[in-house]
Amino acid sequence: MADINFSRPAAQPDSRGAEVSPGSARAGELRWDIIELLFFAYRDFVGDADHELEAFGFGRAHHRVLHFVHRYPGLKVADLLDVLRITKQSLGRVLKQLLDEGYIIQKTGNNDRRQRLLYATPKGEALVGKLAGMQTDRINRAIAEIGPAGTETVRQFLRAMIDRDDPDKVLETIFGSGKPAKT
Amino acid sequence: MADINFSRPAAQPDSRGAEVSPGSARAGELRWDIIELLFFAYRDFVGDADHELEAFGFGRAHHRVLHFVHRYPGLKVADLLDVLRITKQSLGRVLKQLLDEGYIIQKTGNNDRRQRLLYATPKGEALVGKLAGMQTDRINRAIAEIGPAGTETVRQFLRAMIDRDDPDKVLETIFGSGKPAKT
DNA sequence: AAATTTATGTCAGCCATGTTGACATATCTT
DNA sequence: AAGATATGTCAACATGGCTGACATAAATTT
Repeated sequence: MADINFSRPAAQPDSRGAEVSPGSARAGELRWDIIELLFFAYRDFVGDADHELEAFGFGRAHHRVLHFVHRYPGLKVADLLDVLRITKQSLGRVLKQLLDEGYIIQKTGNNDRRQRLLYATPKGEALVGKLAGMQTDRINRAIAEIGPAGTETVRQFLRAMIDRDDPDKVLETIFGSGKPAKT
Repeated sequence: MADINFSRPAAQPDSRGAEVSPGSARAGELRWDIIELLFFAYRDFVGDADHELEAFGFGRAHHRVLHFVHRYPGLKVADLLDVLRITKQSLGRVLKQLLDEGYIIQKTGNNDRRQRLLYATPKGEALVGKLAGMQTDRINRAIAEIGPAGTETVRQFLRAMIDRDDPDKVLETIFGSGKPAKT
């Protein structure tokens, strides 16, 4: 009954003199709250799509590929590898399925015929749009509480959370080509 | 040279009349930008910890367990399962390692001697503190650009992104017991 | 007191998605 | 012609999800 546990987050951040060599933030300054909010927010954010993807026999990996191919039509395989930061073998597996099942098509590059430029098919657009719709609904509900100015603040915060050294082609586009990155 | 691809995100969201049955947000209203920012921000956010965890032979799963046990001392195994939304078999694997290697200890519940209440050891506190330090550094860098008022906006946004139906014990605590949830 | 339910642990095996290493092919560059 | 690059593929392995079955101890119910 008493439920002695769950006595709220530790009042004294590091009772036992632990927390040896903390990143660089000193004890007591740690952003525990935001760390947890990010965990839960992201979990539920991707959870929307995860559920729907099951019905298609796809997973999160397929979603990521389809998303970026849709958003950046003509993306090269090499660029996709950069963005997703996975190996070509991992990508190959999911990409093959998306190709076989007609969600994505490849076109041979005009300049460089070795390249395979990727495009979402109408079928692929439909799926990625449905998933984005669900995620947008969640974002819109959250945005309704903070207004347009707040939305810009959130955008600013999220952009500042992203590593900007060695940006891939997508990040270059997002950040308006601040850095040239590898060609 | 010409690099014909990467011609920026599709100007017309759904050229081919695709996007059948979008979530509920209509085409054109989709929050593509925020969806992508969340992806990249979260990737780099957890990337910090991932890198460090490798040196300990641990993965993201261990981090999550250690984090919540540290933050909510005396957490029951059942509560942890609720929070992480994984099966007890999956939890068992990583929890066993954390116990064996002395990052976490179990204490038998006082009221209910079937329960195993979990606590981080000083060793565990040290690791989780180090990881939180790195993540805090990143958050602080981002916060520096939006100020204290902006930080509150971000907190509000993230909270609103989280599902509030059927909250687990941790979310109950975070949201100040808005809902009683299951006892 | 006996029966049942609950909290936890554990064995065995499957699946998705990440990894490394090796190697093949076509095409572009030198 | 030789070498570098873009892509694909085979094989094997690791992590961390999953299901199903079953065991134990302790609490609760009958």
